[in-house]
Amino acid sequence: MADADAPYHHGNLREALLARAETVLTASGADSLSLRALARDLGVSHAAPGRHFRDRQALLDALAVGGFTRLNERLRAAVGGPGPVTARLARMGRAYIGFAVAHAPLLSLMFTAKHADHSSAELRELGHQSLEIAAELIALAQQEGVVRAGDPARLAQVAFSVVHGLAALAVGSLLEDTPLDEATDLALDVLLTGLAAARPDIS
Amino acid sequence: MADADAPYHHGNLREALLARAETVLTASGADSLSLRALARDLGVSHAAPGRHFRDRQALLDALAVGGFTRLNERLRAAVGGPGPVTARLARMGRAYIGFAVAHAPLLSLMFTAKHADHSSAELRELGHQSLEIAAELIALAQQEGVVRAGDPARLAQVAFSVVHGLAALAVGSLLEDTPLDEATDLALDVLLTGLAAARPDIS
DNA sequence: ACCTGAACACCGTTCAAGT
DNA sequence: ACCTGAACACCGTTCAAGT
Repeated sequence: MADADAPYHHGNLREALLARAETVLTASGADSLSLRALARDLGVSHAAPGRHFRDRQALLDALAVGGFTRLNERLRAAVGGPGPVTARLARMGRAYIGFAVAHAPLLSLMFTAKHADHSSAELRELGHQSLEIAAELIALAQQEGVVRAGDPARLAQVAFSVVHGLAALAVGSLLEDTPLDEATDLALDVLLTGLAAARPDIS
Repeated sequence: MADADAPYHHGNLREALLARAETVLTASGADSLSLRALARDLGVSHAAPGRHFRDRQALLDALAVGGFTRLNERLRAAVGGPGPVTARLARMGRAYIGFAVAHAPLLSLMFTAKHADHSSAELRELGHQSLEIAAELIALAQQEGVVRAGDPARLAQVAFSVVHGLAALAVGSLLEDTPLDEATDLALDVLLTGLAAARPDIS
């Protein structure tokens, strides 16, 4: 992994640390992510990471920011395609679940807002963007009459809850022998049906 | 915190460790849970915890088992009350969300199944019980005609996804200024509407 | 500007030894 | 049976010093 001639003293140590960190994160989870091991892997002194990240949490936050950025790109690509709004909503849900199960440790980093102080403002902003992407599509669906009236932002929270929760069940091995695809189809069916119209009777 | 006369050498060290660990977990999260600090707090040698928990993860797993046990008690109490099935379903959802946001670090311990080997079989079984509680109530609701046909276990997965996901959004500060109560009401409305009947048109 | 080496104060885990 | 003390191999973080 280490290479004595690698140009880490030339300014790209930060990116190299992030890349290696993401590999370790995906393979072994956040708990086994050590700055000293990262430095060792990159052939650099154990104090070098401290020049680019204030502390371990700052490195984790940077990974989470990258995760949200990529997630939002994928969500935008999913909603941007052709087809009726309901199909685009379903596609967005599937994109979210696909990303979440493929990058489970990254997602848990993205959603556990540690020490609300410094960089977590950026994280909350990026998370808010995810919800906004859904809210915009829901607003469009309302115009077309396929989604009930109501604040699109709040309806987006519900839609997000379904897909985020289902991904969590899948990652936690709580889906038993149900194939994720089938669970996803059912969840999206229930969600879109529930979004279509307000219930006639109140519980 | 330490007491030289405390009877920890009398057999209750395991329980004392778990109790203290849960306090620290709730206050500061799993990351700042150290066996050595626990031992210090209880006035015992740093190697003593090793007599009761094979390693740190075993202590975390034991906390998660306790969490699921209490969660399932609360879910059973919520579904057991009076009223129409839809009201009981809504009560169960609210009970889940209440527990989840009140014990966020514990919940993340419960759902992140580390090393699937030893004690996580018990964890998966307890998680499965949570879903079964919901599935039974959904089966009853089907008999009463207020929930669509389909495998109750799979419909329970969807119901769980909604409440688990909403709790995650709340804990992650992604609900912005939406009061959790209102988000919960809307989520349960969408869920129960979507569960009520299959959609006429397919997306 | 960027990195190193030593230092400090922590960790988890193991294991002989005590009672 | 249960706990201790020392030991080992790790950590994150800081800081003077090097280039």
